Amino acid sequence: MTDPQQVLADRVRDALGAAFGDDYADSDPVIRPSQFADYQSNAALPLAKKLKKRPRDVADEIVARLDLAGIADAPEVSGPGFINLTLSDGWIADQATAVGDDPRLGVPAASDPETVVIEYSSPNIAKEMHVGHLRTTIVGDALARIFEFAGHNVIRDNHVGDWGTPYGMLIEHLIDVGEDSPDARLLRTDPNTFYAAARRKFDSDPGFADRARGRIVKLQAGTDPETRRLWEELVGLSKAYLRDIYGLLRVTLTDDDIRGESFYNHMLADVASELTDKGIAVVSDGALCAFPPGFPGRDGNPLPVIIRKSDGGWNYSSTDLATVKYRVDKMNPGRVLYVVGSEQALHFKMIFATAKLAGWLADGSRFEHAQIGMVQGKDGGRLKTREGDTPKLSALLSESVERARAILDEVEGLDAEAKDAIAEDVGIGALKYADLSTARDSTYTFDFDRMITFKGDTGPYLQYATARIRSIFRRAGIDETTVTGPIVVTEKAERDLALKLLSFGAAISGVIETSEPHRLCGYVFELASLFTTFYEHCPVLKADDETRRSRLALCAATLRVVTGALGLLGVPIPERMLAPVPVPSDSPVSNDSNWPTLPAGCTVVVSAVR
RNA sequence: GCGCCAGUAGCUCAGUCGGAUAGAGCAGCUGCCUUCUAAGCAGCGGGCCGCGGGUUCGAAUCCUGCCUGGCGCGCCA
Repeated sequence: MTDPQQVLADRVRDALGAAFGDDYADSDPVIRPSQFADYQSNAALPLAKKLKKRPRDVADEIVARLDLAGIADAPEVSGPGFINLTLSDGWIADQATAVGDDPRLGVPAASDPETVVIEYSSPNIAKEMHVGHLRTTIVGDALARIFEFAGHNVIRDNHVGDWGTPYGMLIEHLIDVGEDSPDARLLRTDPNTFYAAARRKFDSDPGFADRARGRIVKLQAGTDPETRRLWEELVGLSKAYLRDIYGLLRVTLTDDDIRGESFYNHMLADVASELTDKGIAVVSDGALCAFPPGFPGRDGNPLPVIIRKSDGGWNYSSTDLATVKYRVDKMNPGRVLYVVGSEQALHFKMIFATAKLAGWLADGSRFEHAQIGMVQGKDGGRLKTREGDTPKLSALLSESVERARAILDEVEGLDAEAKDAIAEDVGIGALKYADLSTARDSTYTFDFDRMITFKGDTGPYLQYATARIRSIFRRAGIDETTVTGPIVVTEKAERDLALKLLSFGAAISGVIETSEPHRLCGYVFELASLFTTFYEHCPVLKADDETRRSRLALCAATLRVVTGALGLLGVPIPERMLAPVPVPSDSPVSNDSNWPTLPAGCTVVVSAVR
């Protein structure tokens, strides 16, 4: 156990028990980071009322029983009853040494490992992905990696949309234009244009719309081999596209993780009859519906979960219900995370409520909607597509890499090939970190300039920090993987850095509790910032032998934690980066001019995030 | 109309079941490259935490009313 907050909490809890009896031995020691010490305990203030004593007296009694031998200096009571806790330099140094030498970097493996199903990415594969899919893909992938590292059995689940009305449109349109027509070839070169044409017809031609809906019913019924053949053709193309995008993004999803809506088709009839038999589903306006209590609609009447449409077709509620049942029956999950857009919050609440009525949700299993916030335009409004000018995700990725490459042009000392490789890591890393570092459920303003800047709290800053550490070892001719402690702390910068190394595990468990990867981003940015401060103030290679050894060990431990954290976030890490040559301030050339940008007024659709 | 979420520095955002003087990054201003990578570091300026009530030793945080914005509300996902 290296997390200072935990270690101190245990000690203070012991003191509480010793001072006030067993009733208080498990009360919250309220350890928090402090601006006046390393940590502080705020336990005395709320306890004072219960004990009918003055807060300062309570604090004094806690301090009197508080055994911090070997861990911290003498605690001090200050203010109305805060207990300031300052860790000893020796303890910090020893613990930091242990973190650096530990293959798990001080992160304990879960004591209660469980199966965690993580549904993420889940694009509608009738069309190409867009920026809205980027967030759920990247956040979900980071969660999958982090849960796995924490010792859980992660099942990645890419719940792609391959079974809904859009496929009816595509198949019908494909039949209209002819499989060997030039239009059909668009499916390989420019699928969005093909989709847009089908969509236009669907919206403007009621006859076509009816045929498309009829086509999807035919597909779902499974009675028409020709429909099935065309569908498989289309899905095959989509899967190839997904492989390319996931590869570019360095996302861990594979074909094996795809369990799209079609996967549950064979269960839908049984789900419908089971819900009917249990009296949960009834026919209303021709559709089979469940009405879980607590969800009034516009008119005050209960809102339906439509299980089967009046035309006999199935929809997303049908498949989502079947999916719940399938996961419970086949996977026995302790937890299921739906990394899906927040606009579907009501839908999932109603699905979970219906599943609960059906008795499918075991008491222990937690089904959670890990909401992903909307993507907005700079004007604050919801982004709508204007026909044709939706920037493709692939274009977004290449622009990010191009921007990184443009900055690397300013760098001396690397050949073009090396720059190309680094630009890919930097461009993709910048994009991913930008999506990961803000709270996943906050509304997000799409702004390329901010997303692909390389200053401050960004992916490239963190990558750069690792490159600088590696550079030290390269200069010294030392293999950093062989460096071990002991670490000794003398300077403040060393102490601050070593102390931060100890809470990697706390950052991880914070992500596990909340399914919010941005907490890990915050931690690793703080760690990297403390490293650069140390780097500026504490020479490593020129220090005397003993200090040099300690500082090399501190560098190695930091490198392991930062690269470990970035790995868990899915941010790629180049081995080397060099700084751009500074441009004199009187030069007419600016470092950030002449970059390619999206066409002005370009808008994107995010309505179908799933 | 009802429901959910949000409103924190000029901009983009953090803020760990209520805790001391509200934090970062960007942008602005000052310094720092014959010394391990300046995509960096050190520093400065910048806030009635949407508004009004309430709860209490203590509120950005909890409750309540209002204002503003986003999203959702029967056969799309």
